[in-house]
Amino acid sequence: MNSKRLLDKSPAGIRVSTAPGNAGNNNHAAGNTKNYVKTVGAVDCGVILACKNDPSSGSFLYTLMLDNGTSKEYPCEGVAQNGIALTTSRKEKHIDSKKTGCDSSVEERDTGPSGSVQKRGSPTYRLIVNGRKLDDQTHVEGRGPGRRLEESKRDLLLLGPDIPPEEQYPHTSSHIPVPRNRKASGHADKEVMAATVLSSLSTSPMVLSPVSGAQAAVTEPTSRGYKESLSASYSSSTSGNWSWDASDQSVPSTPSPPLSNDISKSFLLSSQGDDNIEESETTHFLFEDPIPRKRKNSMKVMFKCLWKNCDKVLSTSSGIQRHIRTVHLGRNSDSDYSDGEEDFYYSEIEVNMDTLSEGLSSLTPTSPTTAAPPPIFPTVELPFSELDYASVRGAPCHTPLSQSAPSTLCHIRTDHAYQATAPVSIPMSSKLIQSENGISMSWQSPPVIFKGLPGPVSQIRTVGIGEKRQPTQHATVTKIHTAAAPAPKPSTGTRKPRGEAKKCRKVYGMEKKDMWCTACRWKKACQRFTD
DNA sequence: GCTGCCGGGTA
DNA sequence: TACCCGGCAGC
Repeated sequence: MNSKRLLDKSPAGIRVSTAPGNAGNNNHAAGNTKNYVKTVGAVDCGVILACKNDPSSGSFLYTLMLDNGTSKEYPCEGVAQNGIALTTSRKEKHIDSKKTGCDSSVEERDTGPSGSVQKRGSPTYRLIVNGRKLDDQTHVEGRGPGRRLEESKRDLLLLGPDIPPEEQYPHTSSHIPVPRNRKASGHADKEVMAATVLSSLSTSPMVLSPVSGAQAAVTEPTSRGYKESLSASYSSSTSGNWSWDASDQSVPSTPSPPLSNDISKSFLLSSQGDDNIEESETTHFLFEDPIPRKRKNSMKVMFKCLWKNCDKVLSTSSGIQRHIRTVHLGRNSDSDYSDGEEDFYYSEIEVNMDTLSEGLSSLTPTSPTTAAPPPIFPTVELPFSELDYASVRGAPCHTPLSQSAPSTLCHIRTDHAYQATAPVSIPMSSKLIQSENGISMSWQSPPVIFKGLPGPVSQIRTVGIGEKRQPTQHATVTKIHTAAAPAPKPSTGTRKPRGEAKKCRKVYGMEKKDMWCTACRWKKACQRFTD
């Protein structure tokens, strides 16, 4: 299916973006999926001043204050017919904090049954972002420090389910100043604006003023941290989806912004996916109801390519866009030009990093006798995967130490770790990798354990990941297994052949079992008389 | 059947 | 992590 930008309308009137060959398949890792709908084309941008019901046409008329200072009326038939704009869905009681500014900014749309309808290029549909846009938030809070919190709350609830639209919108008809010199394009500008809006929202006197000084004191550093996080994740998409980008210097495994307060926590996290959590947390953000955070930092938003037969998952939106642009759309990878087409072909998924880590830990050897390369996710590409991390693979054995030394430094005995002898740990130097992208990453290589052998010293063998005891009788196997390769589970055929040496049982007999080596007593591979 | 030891369970 | 043991597989 080559048609692009498919925008299906569900029976409920919900527009969803559809990926080629993958329509409706939104069940991904954690089940939380966002599709991206990009609003393109010229749209009038401004602030809703009023919404009234036009009895003659049966539709709604929105009065919009445009950026140029003029006001305009727009019919909103489609929305009204679909009942979306004035829907009583709980979800629309609050401002969707993910909504961004004007123009061609990427707008994230829920594909769930309570999502909003939006038609590209239609100013009508620009109006129905829950009746408001992010601009509204700006102006709401921009109405001065004297504005009381309750008042703002009331404004935010103007779209409440029980209030007839005729009664809702006139409340909003008070003048809301609109910045007039706003640039109509430019991703960075929009992001700056979004960041400014969001950060100012969290620091707004409107939010802070009526509360106690203690709370204000708490909020202040929080907002500062939030600003920092905003700037740190500045490259994230304007849809509000926080993502870890290559330019983001934060630690990949802990992508969560530095949050210490529920306000900013819920605010940021609400942009990450799960609708229910988003709703509740956004609500709590608005009403400053400190609740225990529901989402753990381990949840990471990934971006999954929805192209047919392509399950590529990247950690950054830019990465997935680049992937789609180059691989599927056949565009020049060097070009930064993006018309937003890629946005339709990927979706956001949440990945529990804990689970991922568990999977990793099962992939990496847990035995202290094995040195492991840094973990590399088997199926998920972290940002550094976009770098040249081929050089990373196997790096532990290519440290300066090991380069200058014979490879035996990477060779380890694979005897069962039941030796009584104290092992000698030689931690390998931590590696600092500076990528061309400016990302530096380091890890501490697991120590290589050398053991004194009480018994006859046998050959030194090496072992790879998952390869605990290969039935190899000859020399060494290189330690540098490709770390990304899934650990080959040793089958029953890889069982170590029975050693020919006498074992403790045979030497000491059952009568002197206390003289056995511990491993023999535990029915483990004998350490004393190794082959 | 004996033996070595892997894999899993328990504290 | 130490300890223990069921059970598999080689001999």
